[in-house]
Amino acid sequence: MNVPEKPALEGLEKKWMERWAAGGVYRFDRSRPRADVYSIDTPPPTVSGSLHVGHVFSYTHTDVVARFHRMRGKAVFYPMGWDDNGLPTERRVQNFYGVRCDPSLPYDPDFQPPAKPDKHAISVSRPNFIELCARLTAEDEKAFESLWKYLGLSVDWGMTYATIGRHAQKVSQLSFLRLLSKGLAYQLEAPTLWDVDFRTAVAQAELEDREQPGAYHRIAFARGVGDAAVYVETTRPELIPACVALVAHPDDERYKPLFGTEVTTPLFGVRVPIRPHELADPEKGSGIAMICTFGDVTDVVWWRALSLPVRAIIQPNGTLRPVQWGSEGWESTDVARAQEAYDQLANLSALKARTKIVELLRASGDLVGDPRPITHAVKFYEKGDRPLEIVTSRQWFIKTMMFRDALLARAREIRWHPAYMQARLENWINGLNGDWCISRQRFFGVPFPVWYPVLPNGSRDYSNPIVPGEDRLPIDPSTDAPDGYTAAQRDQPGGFSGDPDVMDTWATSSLTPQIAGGWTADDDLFARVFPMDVRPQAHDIIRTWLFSTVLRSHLEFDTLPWSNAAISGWILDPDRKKMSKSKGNVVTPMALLEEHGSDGVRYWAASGRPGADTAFDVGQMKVGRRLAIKLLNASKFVLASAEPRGDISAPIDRGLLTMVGRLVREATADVDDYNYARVLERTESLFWFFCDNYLELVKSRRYGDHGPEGAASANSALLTALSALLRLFAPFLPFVTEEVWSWWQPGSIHTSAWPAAEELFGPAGGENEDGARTLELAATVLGEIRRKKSEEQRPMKTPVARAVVQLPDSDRQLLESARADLCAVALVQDLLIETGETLTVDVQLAAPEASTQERA
RNA sequence: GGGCGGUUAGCUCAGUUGGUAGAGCACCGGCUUUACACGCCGGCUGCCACAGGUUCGAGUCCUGUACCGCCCACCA
Repeated sequence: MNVPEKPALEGLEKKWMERWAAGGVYRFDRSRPRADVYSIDTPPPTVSGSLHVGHVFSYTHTDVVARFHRMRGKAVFYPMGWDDNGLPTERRVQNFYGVRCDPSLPYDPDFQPPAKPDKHAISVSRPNFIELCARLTAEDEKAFESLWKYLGLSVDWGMTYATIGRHAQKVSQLSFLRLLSKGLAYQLEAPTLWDVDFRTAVAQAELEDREQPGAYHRIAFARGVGDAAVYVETTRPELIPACVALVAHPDDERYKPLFGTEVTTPLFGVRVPIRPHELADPEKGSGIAMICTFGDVTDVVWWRALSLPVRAIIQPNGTLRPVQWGSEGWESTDVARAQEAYDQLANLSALKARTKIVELLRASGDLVGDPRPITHAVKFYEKGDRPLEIVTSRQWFIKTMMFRDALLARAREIRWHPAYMQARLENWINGLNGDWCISRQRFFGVPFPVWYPVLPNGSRDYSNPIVPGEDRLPIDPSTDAPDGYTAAQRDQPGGFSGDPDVMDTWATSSLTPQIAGGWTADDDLFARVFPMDVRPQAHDIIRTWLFSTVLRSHLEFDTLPWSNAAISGWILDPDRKKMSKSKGNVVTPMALLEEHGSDGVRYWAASGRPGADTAFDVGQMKVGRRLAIKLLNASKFVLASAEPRGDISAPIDRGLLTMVGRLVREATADVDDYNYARVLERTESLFWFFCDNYLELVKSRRYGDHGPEGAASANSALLTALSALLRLFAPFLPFVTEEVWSWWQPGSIHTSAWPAAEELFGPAGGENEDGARTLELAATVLGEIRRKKSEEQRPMKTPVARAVVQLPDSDRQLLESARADLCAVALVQDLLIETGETLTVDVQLAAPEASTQERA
């Protein structure tokens, strides 16, 4: 027994994070079979930034669950990944080192970035660029790791991975090649959602709607001489040169007679057909829409369904492509006029072209009235600044649509915490409208491990990709040459060309179980951890990370990647808005941990229900800190006199253990169901009852005032209860519980056994209902006496001359057994326990002493 | 437009299978009580969003409404 004189929380984080590391407390025991393993698909935080309170919140939830399962005897597989792949890192590295990536350059092994970034960015090869990304992110990762350790995450720090690391690249490429060989990955030249600033394709999952001001422009499309014009209302008049048809609903009486006829586009004189299609909404605009290639995804649907020609004008950079009117596909009834009008639009951005064409249409009289301002939702890339365009380009896809039903079944197979989050995934799957586009025209990502033969005419033969052997992975086709070719044959007729694109960041992130679990690199490990037990993550990335992980696992292994999805909510600031950096309201986590203690912050985090958005609340952290301090002091008191020990015979002692045992039983079930917040709440509640009532009731007896047997019973009960309570708290408050544990127990509390109800119920094995009732009654009577003293504004040590308790007969016997404890704690001189209908307590305090009266 | 949550004390939130409304914080009052003043004891605070329905009985179950938030949607 080694209890400090003045126990304190200060310094516990540092002390224990170091000892845990030195002792390997959280090391994964990979000798254990799958059944004994609890594996966690930890979310890899994005490294290109800093951790915020939201991270602390959700990662604490996972850690609590990890600690619980560890104490339940599982070997916990709890790795940490770093998501350093993708655009955010790319941008940061560009600015930090003053470089830009030029994938056409060869790798320079001796390249060193300038000490200070120059005004003019230096061009570097993709491998060099990736080296710089790795270098910068390594720094961030160190900072993250120390914060996580300080927070007390019980991660095995011997198992970390990075999403741009060689292993992750290998897994990404390998998985891709296997999908390719199974025909589940394919490339296609097709209209694709396109960000004109990043100049890359984006996937459906990366879209977001933003409300934008726009305007309906009422435009006349001419029919034959003498026929009334057809009026279309469009928000994108600049796409009139790309118009390939008009479309109205098949049942729309206004346009029925026109189906099959043609109209002429204003300014450009292009003859386009009027066609029927169910998707046309008679309520919108004038009820007839122009189909352009391509203004939005509906255009693509119509274009496909009606087999229309292409007249594409938006270029990858968002400007209008110069067009030679009169050439094939650009026929016009008035070529000179079309050219004259179009030349004023060519090379303008869509927005500028819109302003210009409005002028032209107004001048020509084809614009009816003024544009009518509206607000409408427009699709954006979630990281982008300008509306998405649709550009035809060659992209890689993973087949998704044909697996929708299977994926819906998977969604139902997952155990969701909370359960209602399942609807999010089903909703998303039901709304999918195309296969997953995984190629990005970016640099810092995993390259597609594919080359293409260069034909004698210099063009690439995309239909016969050259793939490397799996043992060569990872490769970078921009610098590596395929087997059987020399580097000199790159981009030469008869030679090869590397695929220039990289994978969507989710194409790698969707493989985190494979990456962390050592798929193909360490099959023994993988077999012990996969499929994993839990995916913890936030609800905003169900459609991306969760969905794509389920898809990849389904395609590769025909199984779920994990059996549980534990969804955490967001942190809301006091205005009930999501906390974010842009709002400037993010508090740095380290400052919080230092001020309130890691246990205090964890207490706040663990109070948040699964899936529930939770208010950022410093008050709760203070409460947590006080709880931790209370644990120190109460433990010190309990451990102050551990002898004599012996049979737990006193009814209230057995009652206490019954209460703790019931709590253990409930807590075990709750945390098995990921209801950690409830466990904390209930444990805390019983702990305060223990401190405020039980400890006080047995104080006198354990000092030996009522003989050695009574003291032995009290001491034994106290130690048993303390041991169990500490272990119940351990997943939540790892530092303070470990500190107290170290005073009197060998080993770490975090590798000790989760308490079992049987430990508390004693050798008899059963609950002691009478004991529990007795303790409740004694606490109630004690409360009444305290109230009386408080009402009379007298000190608690004021003696009670006489107390009369009335209660039903059955309870009377029980309370009688606690008489000595009750009289001792409340200083009752004369306690009468009588039979009554209900419990009443009449308290008569001793007369105030003379000195007290004088002072009053 | 479709879907999912939420609405309980001034604030943050519990409230298991229907059975007399709870905790913490805040506020007010009191107390040096040999584990803890980073403490202890006590007190105040509610048309449980609204309207119906089921029931002996509804915060809890059903229907509808309002507001808040989120997700999704083909946005001409």
